[in-house]
Amino acid sequence: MPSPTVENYLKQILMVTLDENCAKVAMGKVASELSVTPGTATSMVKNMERDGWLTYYPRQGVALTRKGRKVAMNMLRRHRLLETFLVETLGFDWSEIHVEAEELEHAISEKVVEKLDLFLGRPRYDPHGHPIPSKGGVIQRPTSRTLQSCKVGMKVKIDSILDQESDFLKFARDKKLLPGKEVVILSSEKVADAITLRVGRNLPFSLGFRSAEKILVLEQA
Amino acid sequence: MPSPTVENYLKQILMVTLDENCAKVAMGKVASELSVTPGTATSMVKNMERDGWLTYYPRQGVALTRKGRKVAMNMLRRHRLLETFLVETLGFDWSEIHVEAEELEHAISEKVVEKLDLFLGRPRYDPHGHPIPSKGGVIQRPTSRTLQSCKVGMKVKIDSILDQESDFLKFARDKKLLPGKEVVILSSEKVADAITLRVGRNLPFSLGFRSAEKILVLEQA
DNA sequence: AGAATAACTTTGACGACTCAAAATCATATC
DNA sequence: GATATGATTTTGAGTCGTCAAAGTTATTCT
Repeated sequence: MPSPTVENYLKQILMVTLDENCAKVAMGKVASELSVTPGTATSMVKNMERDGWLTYYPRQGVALTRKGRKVAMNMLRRHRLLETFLVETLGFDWSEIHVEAEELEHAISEKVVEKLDLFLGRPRYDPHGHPIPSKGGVIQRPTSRTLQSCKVGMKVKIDSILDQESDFLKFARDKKLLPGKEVVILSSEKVADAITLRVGRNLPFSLGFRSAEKILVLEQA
Repeated sequence: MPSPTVENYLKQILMVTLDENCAKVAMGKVASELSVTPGTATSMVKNMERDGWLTYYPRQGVALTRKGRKVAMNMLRRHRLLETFLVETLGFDWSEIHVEAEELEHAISEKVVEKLDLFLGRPRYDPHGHPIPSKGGVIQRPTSRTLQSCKVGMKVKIDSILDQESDFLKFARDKKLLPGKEVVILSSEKVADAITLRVGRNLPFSLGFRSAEKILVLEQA
């Protein structure tokens, strides 16, 4: 069984793998992600290879083994379920939950995870909009949803624009709102009927809900 | 700030102190309580003295300092709140919660403890009937309550018998149901309108709710 | 290419916690 | 009071995760 530290390494490596969408994770990344010195990361990673959690390609990086990936997925599941619980049930704010979940995810037993999942109604997404891996460690394939349905803080990738009107398309092109682009949701106010977002590194701008409905996006990881 | 290990030592020492009702806890007790070898306990305890958690009287035992007691009380609070949560909210059974809470109590932050307390409606007793220490680390002074109000598994001490009818008193004497005696609640069925209990090491017997109301008991610890 | 720089690895050390086994002390027994 | 018994402490060693700093190797830039 992995120690809490190993669990952390695994989860963090998985998260980088997912959002860089690339097999090997560089050692520098591992170190910074876990806030340890590069030397620590190297020695830790060697032990983890010895224990079969990952494969280590010296001077290139690491990749999770199946065994490691399974545990990592499970950690992600725990983390996201806990975040959901903290927000939905205990009424925490959005911004404070990450650190809390980070601690709890190592202490919670499998049994409690399941009961919690049940209690929460088997949610598919956490409060940030990230998909919650299933018990088996399978992550929901990111399905497209409308931009309008996204929650604040989500990072999504444009899948397609439904509207065919050239005015709208021109506007979209102006704003670089094109398939494949990464978008961050900065705000989403029901009362104001508008969402503010930023495409890549460009200037943020707003869109009415009506328009936001016409844009399909994919979850990021 | 205490490490999880120190927290465990503190909590365990407090619990022994409470239920033996004596100032110093013997090293052997400390070791067995924490499932470590005596040597380990000794060296740990020395470090804890260095850090001001307790005072160590060589070859006699240890006693918590005010600082140590405060932390220990807080651990007890966490533990009991978590047990309550596991039973009330997640629907765990009675028998499985201890181990779970034991892990979680170290991972849960003060903020979460407070939210949880609120969510649970600031309960005063945990599912075993043990009082939950307050935020400030004060434990409810055991107040007398009726035997009828006790939960299954509780260990209480008879305070007094309200009924003065000699028939009932004779029965009580027969069963050794006398002030000062220790009693364990074996079952308490609303539908059957009866509770079963055992006095000391005697044979268990049952009492109707009507009769149980006449018996005042004190919480143990 | 050659030099500067960035990324990574090695080395030696440390703190926290633990064990096993030997040494010491305290107590109960005869 | 001497001795056996049991409780406690000491000693020496090991694991895990960490750091700082020195040593390598790759990469990038003239």
